[in-house]
Amino acid sequence: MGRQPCCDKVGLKRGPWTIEEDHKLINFILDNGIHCWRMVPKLAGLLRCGKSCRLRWINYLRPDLKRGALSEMEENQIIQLHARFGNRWSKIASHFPGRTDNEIKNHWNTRIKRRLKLLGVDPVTHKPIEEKEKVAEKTETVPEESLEVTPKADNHEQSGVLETSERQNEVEMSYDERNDYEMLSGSLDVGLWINQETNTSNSYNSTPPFSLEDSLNPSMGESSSVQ
DNA sequence: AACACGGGCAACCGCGTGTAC
DNA sequence: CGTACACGCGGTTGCCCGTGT
Repeated sequence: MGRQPCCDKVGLKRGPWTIEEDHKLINFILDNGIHCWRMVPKLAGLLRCGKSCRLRWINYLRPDLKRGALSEMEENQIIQLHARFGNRWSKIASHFPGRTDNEIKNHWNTRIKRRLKLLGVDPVTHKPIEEKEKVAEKTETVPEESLEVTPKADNHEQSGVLETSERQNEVEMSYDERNDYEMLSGSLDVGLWINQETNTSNSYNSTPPFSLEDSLNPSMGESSSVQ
């Protein structure tokens, strides 16, 4: 069927925002609030599509944004949340007031991934890389494709909702529940042993943001729910 | 000094979801 | 109930800038 573009792009400006445009958008939103993003550019006198305005506001102009680099503690929390939620950046970002999903996603892709690899942790599964290889060996009778992440798992239950790490978790669980438990425990430990590695203190050593019990509870919301 | 390269980040694109009609 | 629309999300792209050669 196809979907109409969010706006006709003819005559609309793209690319980096100018200070002038920023001011127009800020002033308009502060004066009028946000009711319909589609109307914002028209009413604010901007040659941008509503989507672009929304993105600019959320990721850059919002007054409550916390600028500056993420702390190591925040990084560790991101790692733990990623182990739990996978690539659901908005969900992860909701735990960091003043941070945007885009910012966290970028930070993950550019820094944390590399850091985890250096530490020998698979950034997708959050398992130590050697252990992952062992599991692969142990289950060599299982067709390899069933172990791989399948982004286009069309027939997979809840396809399109679960992201890669969660899909993979589910696939693994289906052939070996014990692996899953080990994996889950491993995921939860990652943040902690990274802290040890880097000699930093972390409040989660004493008060983790979620418990193993929570993670094992299938009724627990986000990761298993479909909206 | 000039160039190549890689990292970081802002912005765009396309799809999924919710909802009004 | 089906359709169209607006919004939100995640993946990807492209530009800018710092660093290495």
